[in-house]
Amino acid sequence: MAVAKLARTAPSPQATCTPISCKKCGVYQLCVPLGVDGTDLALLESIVKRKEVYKRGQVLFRPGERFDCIYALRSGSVKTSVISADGRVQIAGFHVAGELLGLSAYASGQYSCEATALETISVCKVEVERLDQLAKTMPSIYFEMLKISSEQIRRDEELMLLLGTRRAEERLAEYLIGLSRRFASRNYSATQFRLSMSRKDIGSYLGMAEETVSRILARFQEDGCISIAHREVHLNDLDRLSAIARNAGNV
Amino acid sequence: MAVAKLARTAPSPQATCTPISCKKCGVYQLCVPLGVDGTDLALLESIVKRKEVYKRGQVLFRPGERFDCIYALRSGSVKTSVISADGRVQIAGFHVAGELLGLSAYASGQYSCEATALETISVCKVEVERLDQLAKTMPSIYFEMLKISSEQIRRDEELMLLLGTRRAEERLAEYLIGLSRRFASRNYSATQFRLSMSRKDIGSYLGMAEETVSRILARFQEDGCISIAHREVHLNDLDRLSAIARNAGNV
DNA sequence: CGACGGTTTGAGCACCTTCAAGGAATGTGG
DNA sequence: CCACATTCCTTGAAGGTGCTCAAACCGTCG
Repeated sequence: MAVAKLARTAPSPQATCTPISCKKCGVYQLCVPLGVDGTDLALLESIVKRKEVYKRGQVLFRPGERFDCIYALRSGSVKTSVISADGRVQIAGFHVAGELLGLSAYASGQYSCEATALETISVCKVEVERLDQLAKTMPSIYFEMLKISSEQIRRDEELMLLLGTRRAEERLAEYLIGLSRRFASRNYSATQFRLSMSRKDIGSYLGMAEETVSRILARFQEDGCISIAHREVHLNDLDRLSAIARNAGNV
Repeated sequence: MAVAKLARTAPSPQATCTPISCKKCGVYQLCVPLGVDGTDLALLESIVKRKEVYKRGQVLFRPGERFDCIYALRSGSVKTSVISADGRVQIAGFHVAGELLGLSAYASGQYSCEATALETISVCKVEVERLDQLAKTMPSIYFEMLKISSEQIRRDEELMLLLGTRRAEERLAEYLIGLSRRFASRNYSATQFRLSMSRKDIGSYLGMAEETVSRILARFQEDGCISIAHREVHLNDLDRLSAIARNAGNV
């Protein structure tokens, strides 16, 4: 498989890579299961615009804008947020390299949420129009996107469970564990990483005030299960964190 | 279009109707945009199992079960819930006639949530395997399902916004308004309807205790903006409810 | 260096939960 | 059809979690 070969030539996170070949790019997630061969590969590359870079705070898309591109995140992290009529903000998701953004716009043709870079990021933009055209000859593209969407729904269900049934302390413990798993699955350290979100964003994501985030992180540190300075976290005791998340006060 | 014609022959909610033709059935939502003609129609009917009936409290599918069918709800209502490891339950959604259930299982091949009938319901079961086969000759099926999924994601984002940023009173007002809109869009009364969920389920859906639901509903009634007896609700003042949902105490 | 955003910490209080108990409605079995 | 069991709903009282407001600290960036 051409793609696999290409992937092998550029597997490291830092290396430059074509949109299709890079394992850390969401387009890979979309294309590899299709079993693309040499010809198709050229096709696929034709729909992927050259990568773009956004700086911290820049917005990829806003609610109401015409849905013209799907964004495949190659590096860095992005938050997506929904905003109510009266201006309250809920962070709906937090995305890292290898994930696709903008899919929820398919139904209405407009983006429903806002996507903001949390640090300098690099994305591949995939034009929906050309993707739709391509899908005529390669229908399985929609199937792969359907699977990705369905995965998103599953994650959303999890977040709802978190927001609806857990106390602040449990939510935050769960959040840290989730980050840990996510980093681990991408071959980064599971116990030491950098929070790219501010306390305020974490609070918004988890449905609590930023002060509460601060206080609970401090409490975790007193307990010894984490060490935290600025945005650098070290998880000292994952079991204990899990126990807290499960509301089992002591291990 | 054959489908449209069929639909016209059986438009009333009470009339018996084929799975494909019935406007109140989710399969319709899936098939009509495909522009199915006579031949395709036969194809489509071939994948839809004869309707099944579930009674109140019966479970359509559970987390972990093999994903073999998509359920199109023809009548009645269904709740979907997710359950955490320690047994806490979050109602993730509430579905009425015309909606599809089970799509979030596509990614993993297993259902991720539990679907329970809230009253006697009638569903069409669509076998995934046969749907996948059919999609080979009619690829747009996946596109339509992708759109439906993306709509689901949008709704989930809304619920997260509700759970994360609103106070109990606002959430409940929003919930009633949402129900009202949903009924209105299906040509039922927008101001008078029956709650098919228990107070407990509503509470779980909105992330609050059932007692809180009771108390706030009573407060709404005192204020005069709703009348409620048992599960029969009448919305007397939708504007006022909207104002409450927006945290604008007085109209 | 000064300004600014992000973070921490404190105090008081509001909202909502928990626990408890009684009443209404629904369903079940005799 | 009635008696009983069960679930659902309501209401009260007490207490805690987490919010708001406020102020100070820190790190970063121009």
